[in-house]
Amino acid sequence: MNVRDEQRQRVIAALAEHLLATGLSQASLRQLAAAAGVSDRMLLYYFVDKTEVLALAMQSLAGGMAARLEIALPADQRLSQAALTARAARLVVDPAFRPFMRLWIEAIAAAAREEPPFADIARQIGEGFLAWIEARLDPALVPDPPGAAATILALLDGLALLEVCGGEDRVLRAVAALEAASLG
Amino acid sequence: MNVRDEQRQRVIAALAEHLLATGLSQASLRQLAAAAGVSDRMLLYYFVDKTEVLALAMQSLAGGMAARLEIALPADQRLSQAALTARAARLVVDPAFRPFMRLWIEAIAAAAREEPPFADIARQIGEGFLAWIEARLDPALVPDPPGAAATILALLDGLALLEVCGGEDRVLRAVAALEAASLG
DNA sequence: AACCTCATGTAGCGATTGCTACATATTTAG
DNA sequence: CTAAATATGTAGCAATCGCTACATGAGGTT
Repeated sequence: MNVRDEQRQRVIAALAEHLLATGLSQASLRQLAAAAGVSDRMLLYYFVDKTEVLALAMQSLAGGMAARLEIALPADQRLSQAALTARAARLVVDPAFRPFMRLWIEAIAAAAREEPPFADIARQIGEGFLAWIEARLDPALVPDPPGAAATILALLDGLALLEVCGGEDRVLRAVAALEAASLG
Repeated sequence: MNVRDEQRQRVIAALAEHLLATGLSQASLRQLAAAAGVSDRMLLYYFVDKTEVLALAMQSLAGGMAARLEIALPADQRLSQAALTARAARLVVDPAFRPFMRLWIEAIAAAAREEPPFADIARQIGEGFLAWIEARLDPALVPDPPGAAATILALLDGLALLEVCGGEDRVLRAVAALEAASLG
């Protein structure tokens, strides 16, 4: 295989990890290059743009996230809105998922600012989340699956925001309240 | 009064409007100065820092937002969780509030990145929101007011995220679903 | 008139940004 | 073996960033 293509794979994998660990604030070309163990010059040899680098790294992360979500909550089990909300909330505040959720917030904020490539990326990942949620709602129990899915996604994303502006204890209290509501 | 203090007030008011209109992406010192109709040199004469400028402008916005929220949904009326959720959601997606919610997202993302002054600002405004919500929950109907308030805040913030990554129609569908649930 | 504080403009510094021009090394092909 | 293609390093450009040094004007005090 081309050296170039090998490097592209390697670099994107490294950058996905780096973004997860440090967020979008440490994402200048030089910082990304250092994190990937290459020179900034070579980063722009492997990829056309900084936006291509970020787009590929984010897509890689989204793919990994989606795979882990599929495993964590298989689609063969259809739930009520309250039950799925509680299950998914517990999942999303798990330490294994939190770095992604934090990055996810930053990506949406960048999208709100219309920074390429985040406008496209955010829409794309958002669609994926919505599909994941809707595929786990029991149509017999949920009168309006698209509306319910949108509500659930808003709540899950909101939990990530809440962690930043309210602290972890508030998030855990919210999740506990959701679980209590889903039992009652 | 001091010319300086007059200018401080005037400039902060202008910058609050500017931030609402353009978000944090157009918030370099020179851009802020231009929006306020002063030179960047004078901006740093009136205020010590860029962070002070942003902190004051954000606090001004938060104050205005709080006042409008107080009027829009008076605290003398205590509601169930579902009812308050639906009412507040309808409020928050109103065009009059949306610019603030969008800016609010950017502020939280900046806080996640630990950019001063947003770490403090976001916590402070978040506390205000939580207090506003809890003051409108009927303790007789809500078993766990702090948990419920945290849940509601997460959902409201999440609606703003959803608008960015899923479009306005999804947000409206979510709000409609919340209203339907609050009636049923 | 002399002075002194407040207010404002001009100019620029050092750092960082994304990106590129140019030269050189290394590999591959004819 | 030579020549072309691929790969990599060095250096730097133009723009923007937050911020500051310096000079100058304006207005009040003594």
